[in-house]
Amino acid sequence: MLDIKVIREQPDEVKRQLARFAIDGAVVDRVLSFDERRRTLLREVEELKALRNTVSKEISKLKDAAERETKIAAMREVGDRISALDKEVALVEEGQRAAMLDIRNLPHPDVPDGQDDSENPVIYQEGEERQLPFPAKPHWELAEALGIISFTQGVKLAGSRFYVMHGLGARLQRATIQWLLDLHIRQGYSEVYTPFVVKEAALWASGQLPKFRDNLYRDEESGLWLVPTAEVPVTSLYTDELLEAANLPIRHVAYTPCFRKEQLSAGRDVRGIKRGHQFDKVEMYRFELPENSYAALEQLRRDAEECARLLGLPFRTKILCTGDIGFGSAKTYDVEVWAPGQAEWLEVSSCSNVETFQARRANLRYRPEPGAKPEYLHTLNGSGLGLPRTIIAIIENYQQEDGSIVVPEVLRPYMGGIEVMR
RNA sequence: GGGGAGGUGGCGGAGCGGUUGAACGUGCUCGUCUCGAAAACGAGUAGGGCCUGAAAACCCUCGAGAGUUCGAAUCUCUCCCUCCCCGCCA
Repeated sequence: MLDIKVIREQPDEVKRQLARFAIDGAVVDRVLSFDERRRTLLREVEELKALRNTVSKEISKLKDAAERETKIAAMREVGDRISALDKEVALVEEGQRAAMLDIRNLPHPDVPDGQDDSENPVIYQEGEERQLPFPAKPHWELAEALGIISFTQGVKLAGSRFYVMHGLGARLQRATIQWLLDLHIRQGYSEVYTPFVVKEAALWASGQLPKFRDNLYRDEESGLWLVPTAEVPVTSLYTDELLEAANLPIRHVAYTPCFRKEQLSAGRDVRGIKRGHQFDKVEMYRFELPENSYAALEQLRRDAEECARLLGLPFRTKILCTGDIGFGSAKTYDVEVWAPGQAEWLEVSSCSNVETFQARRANLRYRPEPGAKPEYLHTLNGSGLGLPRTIIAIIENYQQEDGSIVVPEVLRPYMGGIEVMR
């Protein structure tokens, strides 16, 4: 959510920024007209309330019964007027909030213009689009041949876009999760284990709602939603708290499964494990002082890149253009790893600084110094990493001509010393 | 699932229809005292809104929402949450 003061004071600048996303500036005008109406009503109703408060005090001291009655009668009318106005204020506030929730975050100056993901500039690369010395196979062929992933069983149990991992496949994933968590803990993140279902408020707070309603699973009976990413529960960890600057930054790493309906990408990436309804992810999340948040974004990105580097996977990092950057983000880097089997770059991490966007929605504040007024803090999130695509890249990069798969060195201690999956 | 208790400021804890945004204690900040500290003493110490150059004033907030009333932390209703006892399941 944007700062209403910014919208109020620099509406043209906000419109100019939104225009980069081909968003009509009329939304800004709508917010402003709600805001003006709201303030007009507020002035009126508050004046009446002040009147009622003072007269009510007088009434309590009045001895004269007749005079008392007159004042009570007068206040009865004032009271009616107040409750009518209060209702109107509530309506206007609701309208304003809804309009505000619909406005995406403004981009950082670094964000380039672009139509879609094809226009995201690569800003860093390590390794290349390597060719294997033999015909590379896609991961689904390798995994099925090795018996470590069953797609048919996934369909049997839960339908398309589900799969079952067996034996060394399941173990490889578990080892990778464990290794990633340990790595991020060494990088200074503290581990959290959260519920995998959350109340609706958490989804508004992180910005999933209202935009991605159709992509989320929900239990009607309890009103709880399955998390689409650990970012959702972690964002709301400190909701409504007032954090002390001395305790910041707070950096968390969380492993969770993620659940997404993927209705918008029906028919896309249907083969293999690239895009499932359920997948695992290790997520980094940072609560930072505003003045540090862009340095933190660079650090976050490096922390994500380190995962790929240590796994021995070729990777590159892009900065997302206006056509691809997420709704809540001011600036995002994507880290992609090379998958020779499918000959494509796979997004394994997306690192974003959402500045105060989530903090406003979640009411995440801190006190800059003792006695100072509370401020919204900046939050950042980045995958480290998404499991399926990491597994794909491992399988396809480490495949051998005979169909066996070498276990990346860093994972071997987590795999009971196994060096080759065959 | 049955029965009981309760949700008030950073924390503890009063208040149970009017001058209480909230006694008292405690924590914290500043000051006095001190060589320094402790103790003692004094002052200050919620968040939001609105307005504003800034402030004051004003409005709202005592789990959430609705209601009664001239007036509600205090009364009524609904919901949420916490704790204790019994039962049940693991």
